[in-house]
Amino acid sequence: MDTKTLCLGVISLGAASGYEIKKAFEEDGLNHIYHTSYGSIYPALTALTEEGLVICSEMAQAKRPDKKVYSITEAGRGALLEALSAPPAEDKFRSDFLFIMFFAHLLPPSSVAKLIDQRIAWYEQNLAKMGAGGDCICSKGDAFVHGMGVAVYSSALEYLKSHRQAFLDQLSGASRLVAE
Amino acid sequence: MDTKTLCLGVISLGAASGYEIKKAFEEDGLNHIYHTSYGSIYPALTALTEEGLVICSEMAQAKRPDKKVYSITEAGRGALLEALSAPPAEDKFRSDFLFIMFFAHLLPPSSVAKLIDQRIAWYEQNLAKMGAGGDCICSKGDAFVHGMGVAVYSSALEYLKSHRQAFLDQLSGASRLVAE
DNA sequence: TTTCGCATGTAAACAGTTACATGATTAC
DNA sequence: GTAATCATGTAACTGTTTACATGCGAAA
Repeated sequence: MDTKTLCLGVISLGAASGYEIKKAFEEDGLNHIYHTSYGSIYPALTALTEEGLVICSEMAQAKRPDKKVYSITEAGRGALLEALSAPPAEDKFRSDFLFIMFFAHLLPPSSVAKLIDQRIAWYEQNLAKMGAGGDCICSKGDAFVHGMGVAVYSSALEYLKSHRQAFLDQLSGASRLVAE
Repeated sequence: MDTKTLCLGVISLGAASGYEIKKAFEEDGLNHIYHTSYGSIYPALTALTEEGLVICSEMAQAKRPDKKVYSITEAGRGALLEALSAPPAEDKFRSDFLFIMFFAHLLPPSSVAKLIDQRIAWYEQNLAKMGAGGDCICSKGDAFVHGMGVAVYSSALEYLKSHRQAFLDQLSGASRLVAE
């Protein structure tokens, strides 16, 4: 998915500015499926406007910088539908954490323990946020995707918690007592 | 992690050619944590050689193209350790599938069903491969990372299986006009 | 006989992130 | 007074993918 389609999708749920689109990929339901930066969003919005897929209404705000709010056009809805109908590309995943774990035998066990603990804390924080934080963007897929995210993060967290000690023991080499 | 570090890591487990490194990121234990292409691997190997982090021994092969086998140097091990010791960057995940599901209300439910079924099949195939196929690269982290991959994929698969029908019902319930 | 696997490499095209540039308001 | 939030945008840099270029051997 290119940034243009990502923006088009968000705008299809309601008029939004570049700034708000970025937030949707940081805070709202989209944060664990894609991410973008201003450097790609703003040029994408310009291109979408030129192609007639969105229209921009400038909004002067008192006590705030001007805001450019983009709304989707009929042509835009068509383009979005077309993009969503294409066979999806494979998921792209890259994890420094997992790569480091793969080579954990090269690091001092204390460092490995610290990394795992940080990761456990990260999952706990994220799950808390996902559970509590309102599913604000309103699309039916939102809950489905959100639920899948929670399921996956939970199992990752469980795995780390339950395998942490055994892994660390194994790395320390010696056959100390293994908790059963 | 840049491609140089990825290559260095693989080579640290045993001498390898560019071709073999690529395979490690496709088939072996690394396939679900990072990926690379020849276009980034070969230049990285050249750079690593110039920096003295690996050494290259050319191997003429009968009935096969020549092979360049790279081995890690002491300096290379140092550089790898340093790279692994840096605080890991956040995981980068991007999923066309999840993005499309987020906007599932725009598509005919039959298309959504097909996508979910394909995804279920994909997880099943991958899990079968991961369960059966030997974890051939031998590092202690291998089993740990592999196990986490299996846990996460399994929960994703379970989620899709158990929520598929309810999601589809929900979609066709409210958007009958879209579905012909 | 066509495709697949082995095997290396380059160049151009494309995409994405980071840093820069600007600046007001509000909350601590 | 300092940081955070709001708000837009460009340019340089970095990194990745794709296509190209080459070519043999083995299996289907």
